[in-house]
Amino acid sequence: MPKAKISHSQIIQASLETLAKCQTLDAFSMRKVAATLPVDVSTIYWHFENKQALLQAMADEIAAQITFPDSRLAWQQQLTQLFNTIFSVYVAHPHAAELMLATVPSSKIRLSLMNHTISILVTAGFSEQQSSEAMATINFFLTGLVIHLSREYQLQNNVTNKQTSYLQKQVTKVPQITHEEKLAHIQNAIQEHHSQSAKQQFEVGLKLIIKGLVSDQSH
Amino acid sequence: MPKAKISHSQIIQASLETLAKCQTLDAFSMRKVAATLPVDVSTIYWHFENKQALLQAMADEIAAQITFPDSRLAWQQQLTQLFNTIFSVYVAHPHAAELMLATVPSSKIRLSLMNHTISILVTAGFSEQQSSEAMATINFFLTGLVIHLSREYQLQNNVTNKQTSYLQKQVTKVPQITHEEKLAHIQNAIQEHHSQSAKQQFEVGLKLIIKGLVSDQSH
DNA sequence: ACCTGAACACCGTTCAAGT
DNA sequence: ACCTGAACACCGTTCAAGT
Repeated sequence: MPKAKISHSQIIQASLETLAKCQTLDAFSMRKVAATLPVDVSTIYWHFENKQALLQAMADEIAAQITFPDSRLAWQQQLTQLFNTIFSVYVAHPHAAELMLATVPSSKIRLSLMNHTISILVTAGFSEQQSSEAMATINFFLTGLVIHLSREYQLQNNVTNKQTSYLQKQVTKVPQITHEEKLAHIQNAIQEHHSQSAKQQFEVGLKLIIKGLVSDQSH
Repeated sequence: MPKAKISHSQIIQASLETLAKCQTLDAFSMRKVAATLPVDVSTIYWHFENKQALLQAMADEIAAQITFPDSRLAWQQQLTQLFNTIFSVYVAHPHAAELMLATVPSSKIRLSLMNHTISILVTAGFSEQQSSEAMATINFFLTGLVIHLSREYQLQNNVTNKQTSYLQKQVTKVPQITHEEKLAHIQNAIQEHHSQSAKQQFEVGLKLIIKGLVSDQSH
């Protein structure tokens, strides 16, 4: 039994580092991962069935960093703490939200996390149905927001990359058209957007959904 | 001035038809579009700067089908009507939600739509900030939900395609692991999920967010 | 058991050259 | 003004062959 040149987890680590250097999830490739390792691309296919399998493993690795909230807190605070953790884990790993969206939550780790989120709400007195729907709503919102944020960041810290320069041109068009068409609300939104941190934006959205839940509870 | 073989809009139409036949947005390619047209791939690059530009045009074409709600209705009903329309337009066009996410809302049509959504809330008495945040929250939720739905549909109506078969295997894992790990809430969620239509799921989530807004308003 | 190299069927994009 | 063909630099994936 000869010693393996690389392990399962070494590939995952290299993959996450490679992804971090990519401008988009699309730009992430098996060949780029292999280039950072002392093996050929084809070797990765001995360790992982295909690219999707590697993506699933990467998503699980990231999800593993999410810790459960303190169960002694009130449900609102438990939810806030949990999603704050998820938020910071997603922000710490470039394209983490895209990865979660591109991937099926079929692992023990991800399903347990979802189950725990629902259980916080059920323990608070919500029905199973309400709880799972609220979990999905918050998840979709969070994922959408983080993807949006990472795009913005990407476009601002752009090194005049050929691929993203067209997208940058599109972003420049926004205030221009907004002005031409006199879309006053969008103008306001752009202003406020700049005066608020990503974390604040997230918190406001989360509070909105929690308020909806509270309102349901009191009826 | 020789007559053009194809027009701008013919390419967009062909693109939307091509996209409809693709299992994923990833599978959509310039070469596949060209294959359905009497021109070479390279010709598309005379009409569109690049693939991203074509995607933007496709997104705008879809967005153009979204009609504004009746302004005589109460704000809650206006929102519900508007997002119901968006929901059905997204569902009618395969991968529409992915397209919106992959694309910058930089066109007059998309920015006007966003502006109008905010204006409904501002007219109802919400602050500019609250209104634009609520708009973003609902948008993220809707996009996330529709993407989720189209994946599910895609996996169910799968013709044992090589590419999606791995994903299907992942989906099969979900109830299995859920059972092994005794994740009772996820089990419940799966059950309820099947008993509810996509539209119902969407409506429940939207109502939750609207309730959060109402609760804000009354304070 | 683990790895390589070459091959296959795809991509997006460019550009000289045609009409 | 509009289109073509060939080329370039990429992809994911497979598989006989090596150790």
